[in-house]
Amino acid sequence: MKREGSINLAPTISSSKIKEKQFRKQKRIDRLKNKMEAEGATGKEIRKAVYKLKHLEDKKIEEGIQTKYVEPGKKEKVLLREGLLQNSNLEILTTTSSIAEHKITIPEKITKHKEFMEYMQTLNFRFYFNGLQDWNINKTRACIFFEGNKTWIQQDDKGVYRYYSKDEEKHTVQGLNIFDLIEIREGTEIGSIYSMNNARRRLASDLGIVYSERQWEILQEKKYEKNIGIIQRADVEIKGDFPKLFDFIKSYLHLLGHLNDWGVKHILEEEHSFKGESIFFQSTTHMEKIVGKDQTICSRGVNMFAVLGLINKIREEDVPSSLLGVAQAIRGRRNEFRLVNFYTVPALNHQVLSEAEERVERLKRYGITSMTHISKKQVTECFSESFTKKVYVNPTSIREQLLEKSLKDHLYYDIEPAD
DNA sequence: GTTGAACTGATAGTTTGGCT
DNA sequence: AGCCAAACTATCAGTTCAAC
Repeated sequence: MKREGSINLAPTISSSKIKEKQFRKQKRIDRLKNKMEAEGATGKEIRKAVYKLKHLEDKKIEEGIQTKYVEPGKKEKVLLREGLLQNSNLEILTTTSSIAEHKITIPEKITKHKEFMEYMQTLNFRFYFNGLQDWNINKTRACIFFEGNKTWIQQDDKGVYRYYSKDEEKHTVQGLNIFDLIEIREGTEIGSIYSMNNARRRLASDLGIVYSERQWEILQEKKYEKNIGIIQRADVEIKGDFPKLFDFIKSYLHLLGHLNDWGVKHILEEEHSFKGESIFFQSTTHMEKIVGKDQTICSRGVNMFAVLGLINKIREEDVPSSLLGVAQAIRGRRNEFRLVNFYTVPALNHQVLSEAEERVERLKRYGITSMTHISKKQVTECFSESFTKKVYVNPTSIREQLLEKSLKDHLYYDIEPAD
């Protein structure tokens, strides 16, 4: 199918561009029609207004100045941040200092991140940002990101408030919701799942809002943070009570630290959890780049920690299918995703650590004195076949399961055109 | 000289996309 | 349809190097 498309590439593009413009026009007409109907306008009035708009849009298309909505993706958001910094306007997007006084409540039925995000987008966000409080709705002002752009705040027909910025020369409009604005303000790893999660967490914590999935997330965050603390002070926290364990893993503590750090950045939805713990994933080749250790070392290290029970690998059948879409969202449209391991991390409490200490002793009795000796065969001899199956799981292949999955569902992006 | 840890490079087995 | 390269998983043999 793709092959046929590429042969007729040129005509496909031009015809799709025409379709795109006509589609945009029609959507604008429909929106006008719905709005007028809702306001109780007569059929005659609507017909007149629709004709007028159609004529205007046709003229714009003919002159090549039809306004186009550009969905702010990673690239656009990075540019927006650069512009914001260049114009020294970061201050405008800081959180209002008196934010605690605004007692924002959310409907009780909201229990999930997704619902929270949908709801928060319908709030008039001016109260939240320090420099937007005195802005008027629908009134044009100078853009805080790009010099020369016209800007206004507007609520769309679904109730979502956005900061719109229009480039008068290119005839493009970008719309940013409250999470986009926070993401641009925060500026770390823009466009990633982490960045979007971070924006959500920031907003919830600034407003003091907790809902059930957020409660779960807070517990997960605490688990990871406590783990990271223990790993950082391992020469005290682990070495004292568990000297053999410490000796066994001391050279790879930074790898364990990294896994926890990666984990806390990738707490996804509660429905993507396994036995209550958040699931995350990372290839060992990616790990290699971040940790700075050879990929094969990372792989063996991961297996060592899995044998000791300081991390858990998730078997393919236990990976929630809903997570796979998120997995693809994280990787984007790049074809880099084939087989990968999924993980959960337990809280490194006394029970987990003493179990690990015992396992180190057992490994040593079976002649496994270091990480390099850990292999499927050796682990089976030392423990049991069922134990080995928990460590050496088949990496999960997700590609074919993803074909129908939508990226946007999981990235929470809204691509409603506007001008 | 022996030993062991850390690393390197080779290789096996799989899936996938692209090319012919 | 068949073949190849790439990217993922993994193990293992061999090298380097430092400590004892």
